[in-house]
Amino acid sequence: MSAAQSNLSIQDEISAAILQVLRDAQSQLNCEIPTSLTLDRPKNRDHGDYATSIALALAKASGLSPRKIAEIIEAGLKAREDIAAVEIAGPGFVNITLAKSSQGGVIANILSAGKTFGHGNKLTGIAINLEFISANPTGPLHLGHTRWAAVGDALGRVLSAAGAKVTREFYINDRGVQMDKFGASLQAAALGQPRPEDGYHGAYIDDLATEIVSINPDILKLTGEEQVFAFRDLGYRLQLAQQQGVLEKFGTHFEVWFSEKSLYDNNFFAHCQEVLKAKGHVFELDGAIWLRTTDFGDDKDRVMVKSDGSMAYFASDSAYYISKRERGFDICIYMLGADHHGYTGRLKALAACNGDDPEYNVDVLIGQMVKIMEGGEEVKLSKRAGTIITLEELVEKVGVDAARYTLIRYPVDTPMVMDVDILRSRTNENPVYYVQYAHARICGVLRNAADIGIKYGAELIYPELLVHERERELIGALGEFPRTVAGAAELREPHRVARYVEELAGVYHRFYSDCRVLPLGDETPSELHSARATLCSATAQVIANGLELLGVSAPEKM
RNA sequence: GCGCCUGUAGCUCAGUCGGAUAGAGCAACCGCCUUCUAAGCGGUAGGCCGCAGGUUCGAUUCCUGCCAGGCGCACCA
Repeated sequence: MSAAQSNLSIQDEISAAILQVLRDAQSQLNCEIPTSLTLDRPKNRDHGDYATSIALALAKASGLSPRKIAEIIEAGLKAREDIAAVEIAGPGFVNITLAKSSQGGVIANILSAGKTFGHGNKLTGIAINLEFISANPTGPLHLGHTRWAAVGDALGRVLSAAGAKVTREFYINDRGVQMDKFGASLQAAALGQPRPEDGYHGAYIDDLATEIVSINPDILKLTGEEQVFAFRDLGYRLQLAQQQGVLEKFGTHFEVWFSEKSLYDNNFFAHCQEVLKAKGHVFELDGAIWLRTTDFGDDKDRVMVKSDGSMAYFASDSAYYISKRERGFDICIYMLGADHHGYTGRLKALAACNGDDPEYNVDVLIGQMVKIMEGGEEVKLSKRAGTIITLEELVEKVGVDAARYTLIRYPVDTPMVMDVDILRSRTNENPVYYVQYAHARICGVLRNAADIGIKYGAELIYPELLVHERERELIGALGEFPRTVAGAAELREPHRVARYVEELAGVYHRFYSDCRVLPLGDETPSELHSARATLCSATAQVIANGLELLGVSAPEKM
C-alpha cells in the first residue's frame, strides 16, 4: 500500500513499523515500549534519510546494549520494500535510507492533497478561542498590536490546519476610565481647550475630533457630561471602525469582536459571580468581593467588585472567561504583551476556580517588545505622546507581505528589532522575497514547460529517475511539511512554518542551480524532464501552502 | 525583595520530547549569468552556545546557583 493510499506519510509509516518491531520484541526488551517516536532527518546525509535514537533511549531500561536493540530494529525492518537500507551507526543510531520508488509517495500526496497538503487532525474536534490584539478603541493600532495581528492570525491558520475549530476574537475594552479620558480628550480638542493631563495627546485626536464635529455638528450644542459622552461614543465607533478596516487590509480577520461592556448586559456578570461562588472561591472582605485565586497558585487574591461597588478590571476578565467557556470553547488562548505577563497566574487560577484544568483550558502566550529602526536609529514609541508607528504606517513603509512575514518569523517570546530600511530593500536580506522568489521562479519554469509541451503531473512522477542528491534533498524537505505544521500548532509557534518555508526555498534554489528542469536547446524531451517539472509543481504547492498559513502572498511572477 | 522572558558567529537571529561535525541571512574575501527568473548558486573565514556546578552513555537543550539585559508585581485599566 502506498503512502498516498494509506494517507500516512512515509515517516509515520516507518515510525509505526519500528514501534511494532519493538512491541514484537517485548519479551527480549523487557521494558516499557514508548507509544510514539519521531524520526529525525539527519543533518549529515551519510546518515540516511531518517534516523532514530530510540535504541539508545531504551538501552538502560531494557538492560540490553543499544547496538543489540538497534539490531532488533534492523532485522524487523529489513523486509520492507520502501526501505533500501538500514544501518546501525555510532553507539546505536538506526539510520534508514528510503527506496527510491517510495520517495514518490510524498509527491503523489502533495499533488492529490493540493491546498490541503500539510493539514492534519491533531486538534480535530477541539474548539479554540484565540484572543489577540484586544486594543483599547481609543487610538490607532501600533507596532505591538501589529506583531499580534500577524502572529495571531497565522496561529489561527496553523491551528485550523491542524484540525481545530478556531474563533479569532478581539476583545474591545469599551468601558472604564480609559474611554472617559478618550471622550474628554476629544471634547477638549474640538473646543480648542488644553487636553487633560492624563488624556490622549496624539495628533490623531485632533483629526478624530474634527471628523466627529463634521458628522454631528450639533454635538457642540451639548454641555457638560452629555457632551463628553457624545464625543466618547462617536469617537469610539469611528476609532473601532478604523481599527477594523486596517486589520482587514492587513489580512487579519476576526470572527468575533467582543465588547467588554456587553459582559454587564442582562446580568451576565451577576451570573458569572454566581457560577464562581457556587464553586466556592468567592468571598467578601472590607466591603469588596474577591476571587480567592491564591487557592490555585496566584500570588494574591483578586478583587472583582470594589468596595465602592464599581467593577475592577478583573471582574471583566472573569466574566469574559466564563463567557468563552459557556460558548463552548475548549481552549482559550490569550496573546498578551510582555507588560501583561503578570496576568498568566491569575488567568490560570481563574480557570481553576471555575473547575477547569488551567494547563489545558488556558494557554497564555506572552509577546515581547518590538523595536523599530529607521535610518540607524530607534524610533521611540509612545502612544500618549503620539509619536507612534502604527500598523498602517508600517504597511505603508514595507507592505503587508514583508510586515507580516517579518513579524511572524521570530518566536514571540524574544524581543525583536525591525529594520525598516532592510524591509524596504528587495534583496535576500529580506527573507520574504527569498521565499516568494522561489515560488515565482517555479511558476516561471512551469509556464515555460507548458509552452514547450513538457507534461507534468501526478501520473508523471517517475521517482526512480529522481536520483540526484538535490532531488533527494528536495523530496525529503517536502515530506517534512505536515510535521512542521503539526508542531507549529501544538507548540503555538507559527514561526516554525516561516523557517520551514525558508529552508524549503533554499533547498529548491540549490536544486534549481544543479538540476536542469527543462530541455536545453534542441535536447529531446524525456521522462526526466517531466519528473523534475512534476517535482517543481509539488514544491510550488508546498511553498504556497506554507505562505498561505502565514497570510503572505505567493506571487506567480516577480 | 518576588515573578516572567532573554543571553548562540562582528550584526540580526534559528535550533519541539536531550543525540552524530551547533545553523541561516547580513557584513568580509574568492568564484558562477550566450539557453528554465543572478531577488539565485558555490566556496573561504568567523563559536569557552553568558559563567559555575549537577543529572546522563551523551547537555546549546533538563535541574540548581550566579552574572547581565528587558518587563512586571494596585480595591489602575
